[in-house]
Amino acid sequence: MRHWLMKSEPSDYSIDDLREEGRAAWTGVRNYQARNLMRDEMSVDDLVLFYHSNASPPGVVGIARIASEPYGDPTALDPASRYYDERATPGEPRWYLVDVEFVEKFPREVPLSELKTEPRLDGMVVTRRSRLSVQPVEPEEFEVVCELARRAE
DNA sequence: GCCAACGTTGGC
DNA sequence: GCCAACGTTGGC
Repeated sequence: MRHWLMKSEPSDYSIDDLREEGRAAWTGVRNYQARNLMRDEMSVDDLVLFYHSNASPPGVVGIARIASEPYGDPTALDPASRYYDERATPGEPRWYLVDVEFVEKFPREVPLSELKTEPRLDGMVVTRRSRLSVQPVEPEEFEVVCELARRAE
């Protein structure tokens, strides 16, 4: 099983939104690297660090799980959507996504500033100033983040 | 709101 | 295929 980090702006879709709905289609990814990870590398039941970007503070707020095989992003076909892409067709969706389901909200957020000061996370993609909205996470890194989330400040 | 990083587009 | 121009992300 692999591990991932997926970013969402909480004003757009937060961990609380996912907790309420239980499950969500990860629509709107329009970056090829992120798309390829979802389309080619993810498997059902992989675990995901749910990250709030453009937040104050930004950081990891909980865990989700990959809940579907990849499929074409329907928002790319919808002219009314902000994610519409006229190059997408039902036969050639161009953009892919997976469903994610809620697993847990951490007792406290682990802010990016803390990820950056934890030596065991020096190699983590998110601390290396990557703008990728879907990133691979090493199993050890995943465990460290969970440990930080359960450690009282 | 600023701006650095960096991905994408399109002319050539 | 190169690369300049442009657009977006996202921390601060």
